[in-house]
Amino acid sequence: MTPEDLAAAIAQAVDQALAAGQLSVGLDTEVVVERPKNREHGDYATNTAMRLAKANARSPRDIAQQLADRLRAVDGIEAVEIAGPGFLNIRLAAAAQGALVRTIAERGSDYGRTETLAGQTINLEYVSANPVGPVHIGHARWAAVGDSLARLIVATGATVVREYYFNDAGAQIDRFAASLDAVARGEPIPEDGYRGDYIVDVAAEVIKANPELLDEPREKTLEVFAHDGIELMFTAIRKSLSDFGVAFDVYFNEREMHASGAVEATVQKLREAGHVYEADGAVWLRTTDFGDDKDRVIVRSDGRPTYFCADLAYYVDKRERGADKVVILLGADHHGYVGRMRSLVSGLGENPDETLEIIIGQLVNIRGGKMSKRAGNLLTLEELVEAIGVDAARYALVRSSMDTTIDLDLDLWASQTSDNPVFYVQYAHARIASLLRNGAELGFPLPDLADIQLELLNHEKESELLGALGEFPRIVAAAAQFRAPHRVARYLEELAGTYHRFYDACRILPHGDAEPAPEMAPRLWLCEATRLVLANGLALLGVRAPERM
RNA sequence: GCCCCUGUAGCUCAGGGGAUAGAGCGCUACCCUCCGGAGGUAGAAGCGAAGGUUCGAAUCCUUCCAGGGGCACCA
Repeated sequence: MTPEDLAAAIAQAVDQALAAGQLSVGLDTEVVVERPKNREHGDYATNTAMRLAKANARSPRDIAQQLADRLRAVDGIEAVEIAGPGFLNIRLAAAAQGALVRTIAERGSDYGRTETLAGQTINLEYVSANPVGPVHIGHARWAAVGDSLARLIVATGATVVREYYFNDAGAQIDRFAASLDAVARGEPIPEDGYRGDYIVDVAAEVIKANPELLDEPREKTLEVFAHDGIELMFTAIRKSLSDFGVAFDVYFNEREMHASGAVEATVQKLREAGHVYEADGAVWLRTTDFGDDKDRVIVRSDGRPTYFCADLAYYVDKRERGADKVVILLGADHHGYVGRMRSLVSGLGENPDETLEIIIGQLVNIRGGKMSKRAGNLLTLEELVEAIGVDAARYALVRSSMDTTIDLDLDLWASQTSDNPVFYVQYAHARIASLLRNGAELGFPLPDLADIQLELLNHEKESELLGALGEFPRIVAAAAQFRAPHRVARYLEELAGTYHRFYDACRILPHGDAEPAPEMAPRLWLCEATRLVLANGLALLGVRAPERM
């Protein structure tokens, strides 16, 4: 019996009580089933009776009593107790608990998937680093979190389009080209230009491909530097991300959008909606009508649209391509953008509460290692991966809530010890894989599921492990719904600990030549079920689940 | 000045209204005739402050204090 099955049974008990006239008002929300922290409170607990108390004007314990009587009759429920202010503490029969192993084994890599968000199409944009420099640590967090979030959303039944906005228009491109041009000519880089070793490398490559370039008029060289430089940067960016295990479904070109007239069309739409006025030679949108603190320019006095005008056109494009919801991951340094963008969307006559979700994440600081002491240049994604590896990097970046600023300790994440959380989780997986290999070699492969007696899994540590495994689908669903991949990481760490405690207390393979005890066959399957959940969870984070390490 | 995020154990962090607030590291004391000790057991130690809402608040609201980030006809 899974927690979901139990929740359904409780809901049914409520319905029966309603039908029997014991209750006059039902539940207005889903049944809440939780694992009590204290084992004496049973395998599961529900606050259903307390939630029903007020609307029915009855005492919670009184309602709990009636629900308990009905639940005791449910197959698989061994005991129901009323405790505290009106909790129902429920204990499952060992066989009902053990049956979870069969569920997990049968679903395999699908265990954890739900249909929670089925039917939705979500456009998820993240990273979108400008092609004027390498992917650095500031982007890496969104690469790790965004990719994991995409996997989570897929696991809850929704359709995801992973999107990268390739920002190849605007003033930063001009500054980038000017910087390359200056370096190539041996001139000082302009005040507002880009510095860094990569500028020198890119300039050299462009010159290599166009040996005569510097003989051309400056107008022409800037054009070539812009075009070829962006091309080179973009290739490098895609390679860094791909080496990091992150790929996108759509790489969207800003330049093409301008060329297609989509930006113009969006301005026209806003004009028709009546929120536009002209002042100081520029075109303004009256975003103050939608709660912004001041109006915003959408077309500059020189006739070029501003970046958020383009961003709005981009939003429209995503919606027209079928996105029910446009989700964008941004760093905290962009938080001022949220209100503006919401106002712009409102200006189009859409409801940003329903169609736009901008997730603001806090930034990443580096500690430890030699990288943190370097002046000037930011740590690049490539350097991060070189320092601690892809698994540790992804795990470290995805393990904290996005609301928390991360202080990344490179020495810790590079270490191959249990201090390092990613090793703790991967180790548990490798340990189980090794155990199953040993078992097969000793003549104890995983037996046929139909032949094992799952009710023998009645040891306290087995019960705790089963309980933890049963939580997985709800953890995944909540992580997707709250856009909080770190919950999966934290869960895996707990699961690894729960497994180690079980392992410490319960013998799985026989000693030497001894005959296997009857509970060993189901235990092997319990191990396999745990391994599957660890592997499925790590996959959602984009981290490998090693067979040995 | 205005806006956003954060403040939980010595350190790094979980905890999205429920029972006695958790984990890892560090510290103290333990467990190897035993399937991977990269493990486990036990212990000391905490919600920034003050109000409020609620049967019940680390969680929601208000104020204050402290730290971080932001407030362009740049992106």
